[in-house]
Amino acid sequence: MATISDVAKKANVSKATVSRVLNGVPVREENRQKVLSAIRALDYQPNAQARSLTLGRTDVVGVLVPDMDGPFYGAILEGCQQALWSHGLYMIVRSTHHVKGSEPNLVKLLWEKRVDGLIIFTPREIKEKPMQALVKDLVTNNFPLVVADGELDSLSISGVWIDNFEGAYKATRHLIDLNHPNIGILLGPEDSPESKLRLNGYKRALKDHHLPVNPNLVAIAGDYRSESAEKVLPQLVKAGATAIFACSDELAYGVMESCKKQGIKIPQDLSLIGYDDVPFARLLTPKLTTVAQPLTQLGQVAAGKIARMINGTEREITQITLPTKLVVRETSSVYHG
Amino acid sequence: MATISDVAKKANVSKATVSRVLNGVPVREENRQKVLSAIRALDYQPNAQARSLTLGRTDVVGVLVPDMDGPFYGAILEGCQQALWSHGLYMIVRSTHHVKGSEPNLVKLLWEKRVDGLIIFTPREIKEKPMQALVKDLVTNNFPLVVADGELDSLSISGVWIDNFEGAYKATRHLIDLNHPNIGILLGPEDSPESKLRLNGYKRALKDHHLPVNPNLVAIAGDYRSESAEKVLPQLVKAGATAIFACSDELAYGVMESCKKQGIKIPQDLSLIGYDDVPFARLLTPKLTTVAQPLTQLGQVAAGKIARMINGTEREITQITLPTKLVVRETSSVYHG
DNA sequence: CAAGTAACGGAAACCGGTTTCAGTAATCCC
DNA sequence: GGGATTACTGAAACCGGTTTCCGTTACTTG
Repeated sequence: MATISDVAKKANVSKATVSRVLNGVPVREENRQKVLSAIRALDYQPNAQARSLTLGRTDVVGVLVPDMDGPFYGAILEGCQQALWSHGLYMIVRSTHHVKGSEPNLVKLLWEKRVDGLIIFTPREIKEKPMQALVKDLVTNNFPLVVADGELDSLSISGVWIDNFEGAYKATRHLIDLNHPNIGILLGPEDSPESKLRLNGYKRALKDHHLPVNPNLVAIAGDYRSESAEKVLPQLVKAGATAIFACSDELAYGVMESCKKQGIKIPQDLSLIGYDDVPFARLLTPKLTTVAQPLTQLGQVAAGKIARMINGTEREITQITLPTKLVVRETSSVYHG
Repeated sequence: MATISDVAKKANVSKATVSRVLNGVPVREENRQKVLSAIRALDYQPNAQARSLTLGRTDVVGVLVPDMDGPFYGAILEGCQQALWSHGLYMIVRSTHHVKGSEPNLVKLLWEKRVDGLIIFTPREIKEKPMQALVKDLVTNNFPLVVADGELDSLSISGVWIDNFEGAYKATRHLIDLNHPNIGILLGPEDSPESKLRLNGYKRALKDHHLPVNPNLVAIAGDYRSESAEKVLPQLVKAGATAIFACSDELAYGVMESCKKQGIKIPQDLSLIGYDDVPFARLLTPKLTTVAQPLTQLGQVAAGKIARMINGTEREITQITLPTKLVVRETSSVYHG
């Protein structure tokens, strides 16, 4: 493996001149050519590590995600990677694999690897002591840090989110627009951040349209599995739901299956909206109306932000919320008294 | 940010001694303690770049995938990341985004980043000139390289695959065991490597059990979308198929939908097997029998291999094929004359 | 107690780049 | 033709670690 000194020797110039040629600093044309041909002859590649050492940057961004095998973070990482590369940045990825207590360790490891910046997706422990301390440290050293899809509270960190409130609001309002009098919501985990926000969006939509909030129409599945939906569906049916907003496509699917068994026709007897717009949502019969989350865009925006923080274009701390998109398909229709 | 010299000064020892403490080289206990407390006091983190420079390694592995947002590579990368980390290695990921001609560039970029090794998943251009030359270069320099899910032909590279032949064979034999006389196969893209292997597996299973191969029972959807399945299903029905092995779950889903419309009952009138075992396969009604690919394991095995190549434990070039798992659910049942 | 040996630790070289600084050569202008 | 200005270039310092090499000290041992 040739080094810059080899090139210099072969071209009969100093290392400095080679370096200048490499970095586009003006050099006498004759020398430039000598250097370039030496580079070609030796198949020289500059050593990125040596470069990092002097320049004090690695052109690598650390990315922490809870998992990569689920339906979400693949798309997010794809967006990240694209946007980072458009700024000449590489991406080191680590997943916590949902292991409790691993977040601070992984953040520390990435940071020790001297990444130029760090994106943390969906931190679950950002409110806990060790993570708090660590994050505060990074922020005071004004190290480029972006948190995506996390609860920041009073922390002054740059953040990006997909708007859960707005997603739920849109879904609910769509059902209101279709004249539904009794709109139920089927939540996943009881007190996850997104559940709270979606519940608020749902309630707000009802209030804004002067509809009552009926506690019996608020059901909690506890998780996002279709089986859980089947368990709590009776509650909503008993409460007279004419439409249901399920907080994941899988929950919605559970509702569809359960309804099929009980002879409830969708959308004739019951309108249904899912959340996420996973690939199979458009495959179901009837095709599922759902709220699409801009996952790839989330990754892109977070990555773009960190890139600008790294190159110094963006100095203020900002927080961005991305809108969802309601994808109307076949499971939602007008309510006829 | 404190450096090793700062620590040395504070502890009243030389840089060398600090380095020794850091790397576990024996040092007088008294000095060890002085160094350790200096490290703590200054919150010292060794500079990974400087370390890489002298040591000549980065502890980073480059990983190239075609995409991350599809249903496969997320799980694969998760496996990769786990296995790499268990060897203290980090992972830089790049996706080609299926862009034609990008593979050699991306490999070169990763390699210039001085990664310690490279895993290429599903290379599509490995047989083309630029990629060939590049790969040959890497191999002759015996740079740690693992290709996963790619066609190696005569290239002597370490490789890992999921056994497409065996997966198709298993699926077909399962249907044979269920007494099906007319087993059809529904292929995706006409001449993709995996299609060829699966078709071979299918044919071999039939031959091994003394059943004829009927060309009319071999249908080509052209891609893996459910709509395509619906288009070619009539061909298989007309040819008298009593069972169909579809080469993706989405194709299988298309078959299910189409059959529903035509009043063909699954599994009573027609048995069906999918491929991939995507999450919604177990949600369908009836639940889809399918061939599960060990994606996470593929990532783990490839990563384990590269890790051993890097630390010198594994010197020979080896090729590993991973078996699939037939997941029998409800869409396949015994054929009754 | 002197000589030999083992255990430590510091100075300096090195990894492969970038950048400063000063010197040289070329150009300009009168 | 000579002095001032400008354009390049090379030597050397530097980034922050690791490692070699050698001198010092402490410990054995006869």
